[in-house]
Amino acid sequence: MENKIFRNFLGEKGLKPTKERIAVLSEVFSFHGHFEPEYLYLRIKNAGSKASRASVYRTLSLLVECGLVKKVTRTEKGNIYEHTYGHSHHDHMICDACGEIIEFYSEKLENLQDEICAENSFAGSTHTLEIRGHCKKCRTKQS
Amino acid sequence: MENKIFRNFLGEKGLKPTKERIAVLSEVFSFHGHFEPEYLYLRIKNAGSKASRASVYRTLSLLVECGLVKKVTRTEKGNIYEHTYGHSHHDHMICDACGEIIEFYSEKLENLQDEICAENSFAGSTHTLEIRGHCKKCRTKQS
DNA sequence: ACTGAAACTGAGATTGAATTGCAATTTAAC
DNA sequence: GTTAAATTGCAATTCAATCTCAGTTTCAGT
Repeated sequence: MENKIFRNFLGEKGLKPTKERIAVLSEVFSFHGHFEPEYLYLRIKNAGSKASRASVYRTLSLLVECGLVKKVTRTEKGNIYEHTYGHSHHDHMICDACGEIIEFYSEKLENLQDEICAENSFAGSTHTLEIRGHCKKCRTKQS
Repeated sequence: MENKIFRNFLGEKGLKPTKERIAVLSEVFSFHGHFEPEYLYLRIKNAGSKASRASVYRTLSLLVECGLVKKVTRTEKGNIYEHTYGHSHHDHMICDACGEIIEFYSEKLENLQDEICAENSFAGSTHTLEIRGHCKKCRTKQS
C-alpha cells in the first residue's frame, strides 16, 4: 500500500521516513477528495500529529514526485492536490458557481489524445483536462 | 478589430480608453505567442509607451473579461496569457524539457467533450487541455 | 547501547507575483 | 473652461510558497 511505496521511495533517495513525513502521508490518504496544503496542515494539527507548514509543503512535493499525489490545478489562491494511489486517471469538471469538482474518465478521450500526440511527434506523459462551467445544481438554481 | 472591441467594452462599463490601457492592448496584439505579465510590462516600456505594472495587471484583467485575452495556464512563477482575438480555440502541449508550447485543435476532441459534459449534466463553457511531455526535438536529443 | 555524520525539523525571514490604498492626475461631459 | 468621476503610479500590502539555519533526530557502524 501507499505506506510501503513511500518508504521505498524515500529509501531509494537516501531520505528518512520521519514521523512528520508519515503523518503527512497518512493524513493525505485518510480522506478522499481534493485539498489545499493549508487545509492539510490544519487537518494534521487537528489529528494530534505535528508537522510544520514547511514540512507539509516539503512532503507534498515528495509525494508528488513519487506519484502518490497529484497536483490537480492552480487556483487564484494556490495549488489543489489529490491523492492518486488506488485512483485511476481521470479529469475534472469544475463548477464556476459552487466550486464543486466532478471527476470523469473517458477511454475514448485518452485514445484520442494519444492520436493527437502522435500526429505532433510529441511524447505525452501526462495531461490535465479541466472543463469549467456550471454543474447540474447551479444550472437549475440559475433559472 | 480588437481596438474597437476593447473600446466598446470599456464604453459599456463606463470606463475610459486611456493611453495606458491602449498601450497595453496594442502591445498584447503586437506579437503572437504566449506571455507573462512581467514580459508584457517590459515590452511596453521598451516600446516607449508607459504603463505601470499595476496598470498592466489591471488592464490584463479587463482584456480577459472582454474575451480578447485568455489565461493559458498558471506556472510556478505566475500566469501565462495569450491573445485570442483572431485565434480560434485550441489546446496546448507543453514540453517539460524546453518549455516549448505547441498549439493544436481537434474537432473530434471538442465533440467528445461536449458529449461528456452532457453525460454529466454539466454546462461546460470553457476548457483547458494541457498535455505535458517531450517535444520532437527534445525526444531526439535525449537518445 | 553509544557515537557521529548526515538528514530533518520548525520558526521565522524571505521571496515574488499580484493586489490595493491613496494622493495626484487625467478624462470627457456639460 | 469647469468639475465630477475615473484613472494612474507608487509604495505598501497580501499571501502562498520557499528558504535559512540552529537545534534535533535518525541510523549505520562499532
